[in-house]
Amino acid sequence: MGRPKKERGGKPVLTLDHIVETALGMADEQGIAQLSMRKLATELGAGVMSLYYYVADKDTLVEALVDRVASEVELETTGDWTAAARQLAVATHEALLRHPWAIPEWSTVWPGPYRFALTEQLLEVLAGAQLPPDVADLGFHALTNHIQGFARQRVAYGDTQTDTEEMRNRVQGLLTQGDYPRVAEHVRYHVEGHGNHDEFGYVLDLILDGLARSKADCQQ
Amino acid sequence: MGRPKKERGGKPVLTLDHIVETALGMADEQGIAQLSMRKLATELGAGVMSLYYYVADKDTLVEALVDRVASEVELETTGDWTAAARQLAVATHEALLRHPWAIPEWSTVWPGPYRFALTEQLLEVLAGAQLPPDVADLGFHALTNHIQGFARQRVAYGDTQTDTEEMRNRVQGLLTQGDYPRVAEHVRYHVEGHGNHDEFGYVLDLILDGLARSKADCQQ
DNA sequence: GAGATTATAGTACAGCGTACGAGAAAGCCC
DNA sequence: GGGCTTTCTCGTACGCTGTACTATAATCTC
Repeated sequence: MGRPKKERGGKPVLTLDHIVETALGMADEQGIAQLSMRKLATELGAGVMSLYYYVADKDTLVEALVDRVASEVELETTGDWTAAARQLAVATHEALLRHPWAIPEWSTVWPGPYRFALTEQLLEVLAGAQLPPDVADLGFHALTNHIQGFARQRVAYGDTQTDTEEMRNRVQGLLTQGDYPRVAEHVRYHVEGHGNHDEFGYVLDLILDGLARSKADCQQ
Repeated sequence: MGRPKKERGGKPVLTLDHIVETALGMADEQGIAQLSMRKLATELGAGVMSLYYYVADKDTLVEALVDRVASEVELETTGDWTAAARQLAVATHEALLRHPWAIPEWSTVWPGPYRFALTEQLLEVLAGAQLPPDVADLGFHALTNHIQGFARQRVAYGDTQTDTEEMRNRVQGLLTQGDYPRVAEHVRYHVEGHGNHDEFGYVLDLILDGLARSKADCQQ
């Protein structure tokens, strides 16, 4: 049976891994909207249709890309359940910030194996916490929503390397024009860092503390 | 100055409102991925390029569409701040479920005036609650993340009219195959409703209760 | 050597957003 | 009325997209 070691006309050899890895790099650099099968093939030094031997669709390629991002999250944790949950949340947050294009896809695309394993792990950690079932459920959703929501926000408001000139102008306009004073106040609160620079971790701890307190309330 | 009452060859007359409304209907029916400028023009009985007199881009049209969805949220509220926040959250959630295609766009697209007004209103309500600043901030993000995250989930797991055959099969496979037992358990927990059919409202109340308790703790 | 399998790729097609420019209809001014 | 300008509509065309279909080379199996 023919191993993936074919050449034609001296062109390099393709692999699913190689394709995914190259696509990941391109998505990181230019955003996923700019990623096309043609550009990807050119980058790989291959013909467009060669990709379709390894990938059914562009959509399934994107699924694979998102799962590739999920694979970057370290599942091993240390300490009690709050520490473990914190580590998973932070690692996921960081992986998403490393690949901002993946944030909108994260919850849109059907999860791949790595993404499922990550979810499984977080649920396992929460199960180990012996929380009341409804609190565990709330906790899971609060954590995942925090991870995704916060990442989305940091990207939306330009708190990453992805920020454009136009985006900064829009935020600036929001702050200087008098409309929506509360919104402006809120944005300022975040921009100025209100004395705490690790906002993600700060709110994360509030959530975890709340969960721990719910458990304590229940047990006393 | 020529009012928008022109015809050429007996074609109907265009308006920005008419365009947005028709596009909204098409997006609701077929999803936003299926919405193209050509199809929209055909539906309107107009030429494609006529649209570009009213709309700069397809992107800005989508922004207008999302803001059109935001405009459906009733800003008037009754009762104390928890009741008011609840009303805003529920109304937003319902508007998003009415237009599932808007859920991924909601946090991706730059907000329009209606969306800003809605955010302003929620912040105003929270400001009226006299919460400590960090709690108010946490509350705002918890609420918006809950609204968006929950809507996303209901659509992702087929809990709407948008669910496809394939999606149900995937969920079914997840439940029957033995991989990811905790995930399966979690999905079952939600599918079976765990005795509470208004899950969104249930978790929403948990958040609001938590905020109210934080305030009480602070004042005593 | 013959034939099946594995892998690569060219061509072609339908669809997309939209730049450009032409042209019709109405308003305005004299 | 006649001319000029503004407002609005739209046909054509270009470059881009994903991918169906098909051909073809290289290798494995027998």
